[in-house]
Amino acid sequence: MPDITTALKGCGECPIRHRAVCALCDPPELRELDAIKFYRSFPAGQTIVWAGDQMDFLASVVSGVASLMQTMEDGRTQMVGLLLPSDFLGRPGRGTAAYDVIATTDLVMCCFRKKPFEELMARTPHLSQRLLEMTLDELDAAREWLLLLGRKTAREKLASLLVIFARRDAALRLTRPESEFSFELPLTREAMSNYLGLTLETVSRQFSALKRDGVIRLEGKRRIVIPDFQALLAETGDDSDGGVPS
Amino acid sequence: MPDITTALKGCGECPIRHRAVCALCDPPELRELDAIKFYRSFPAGQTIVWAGDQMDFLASVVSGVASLMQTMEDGRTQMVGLLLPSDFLGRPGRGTAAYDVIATTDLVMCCFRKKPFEELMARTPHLSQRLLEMTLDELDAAREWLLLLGRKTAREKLASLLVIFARRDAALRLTRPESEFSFELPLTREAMSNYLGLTLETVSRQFSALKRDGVIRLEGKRRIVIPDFQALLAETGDDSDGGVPS
DNA sequence: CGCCCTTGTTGATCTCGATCAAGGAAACCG
DNA sequence: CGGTTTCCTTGATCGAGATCAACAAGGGCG
Repeated sequence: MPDITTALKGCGECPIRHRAVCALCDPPELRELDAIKFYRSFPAGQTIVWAGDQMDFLASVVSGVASLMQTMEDGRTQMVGLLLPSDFLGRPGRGTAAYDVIATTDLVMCCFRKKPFEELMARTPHLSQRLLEMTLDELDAAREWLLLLGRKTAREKLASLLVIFARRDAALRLTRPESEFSFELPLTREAMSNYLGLTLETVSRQFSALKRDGVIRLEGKRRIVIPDFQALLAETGDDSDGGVPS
Repeated sequence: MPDITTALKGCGECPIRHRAVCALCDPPELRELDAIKFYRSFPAGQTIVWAGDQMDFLASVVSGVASLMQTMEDGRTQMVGLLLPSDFLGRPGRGTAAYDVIATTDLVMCCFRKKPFEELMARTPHLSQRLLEMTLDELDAAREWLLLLGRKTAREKLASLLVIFARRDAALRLTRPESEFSFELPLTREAMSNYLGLTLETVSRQFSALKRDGVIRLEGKRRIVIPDFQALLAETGDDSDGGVPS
């Protein structure tokens, strides 16, 4: 609950921080969105919506991490969306959720009721253009993810995920990932295994291997230190120029 | 070259067929798009654009199949986009291609030069809304694909791909996939393996296994007969209600 | 027609990651 | 404070799919 206050403060105080908290609430749509937005927070582990449920709002992640999970009939699960701060949730023009949405950490979202949001969309070309841009970014991210799942080894997969975290973290701090860079892992080993298409045991073993080889250090179980970001990048198997040159 | 003529005829003659050939050329944008559209065709195997190349047009697939390919530094490749008739290629607001685009079969595309298309987008809210819808569909497809790559067995992967083909084929014929349904495979074993994150040997073995078990029959190497569509669906591992109930 | 070249099938073997199993460490709580 | 739970690590073994290799079937073309 204190998180909500923080988020609201962030929204009103500093344009830069604001940009980080709600990717949509930017001029000139800002004023109109303000009228219909509200904040919700969820504790870690809570399911926000179940696949197939009615979903009467759209939202943007303010702080924390949410994930979209897909389940097969025999119970196998795969993460199909990882929503970090500023990412968007929901599909305009659709009434029900296609995937389970889970708060992976404590989570605050900036929500918009579906009806007024869609009316605003119809009146505001800028809004759907912005949404198109964000969706295209998400599609690009999904395509990187396809390569990861289809062709990368377990070690490359984990290194790639750590790079994603490092870049997001650096973006929030308005720096670049530098030598001796450290951050908090926002996911459990199990959640990471669901992202990577592995078992949690394999994820754990790859952590140990990267640690053994000096690519990372662990402070406790959740804080990661990256002594040399380039060395980590080299472990991803990606083309040297691949991805966003964040 | 005769293909172009066919496509142009299709565009002018029958609204239903037209919808199938170019998903964008629909009223009321139709007239304005008509002015800037042109057709290009490519022989099977030809690379249309290389990743990183300048890309000064956007396009919609009229007939044939194109694929987006991503390559790792050591040569491993993964298909990250499969463009069937009516699918869209290109990203408004970006100058260079992010992936190799390859004509997997003989291909006809309806192209729009980037500049005029983007000007039209700015003037025509409907157009970016339509594009948003198509991009969201593609994102949903990518998320199904993530589940496939991350968690499905080789057999389930192949069955899932065959279902995708069957549904697309049925949609073009304006029927549903019924018992004793047959169609032409638009991809080589190698292209399928690049879609599925497998080797071509494994794909071939799974074809043999599905054939042995009576789930499919092969007429030659390219024509597939599905005696019982439900039986094929059961092999995908998906929730019974999963995906589009096409 | 015979040759090459692409595409697909099948077999033998190997390996990476899954599975099964045990135990450790930190947080939570009565 | 001990007991439970959650999260993580490590070991032993197994198996699905990769890899290496040989061959078959067309199809285009001189």
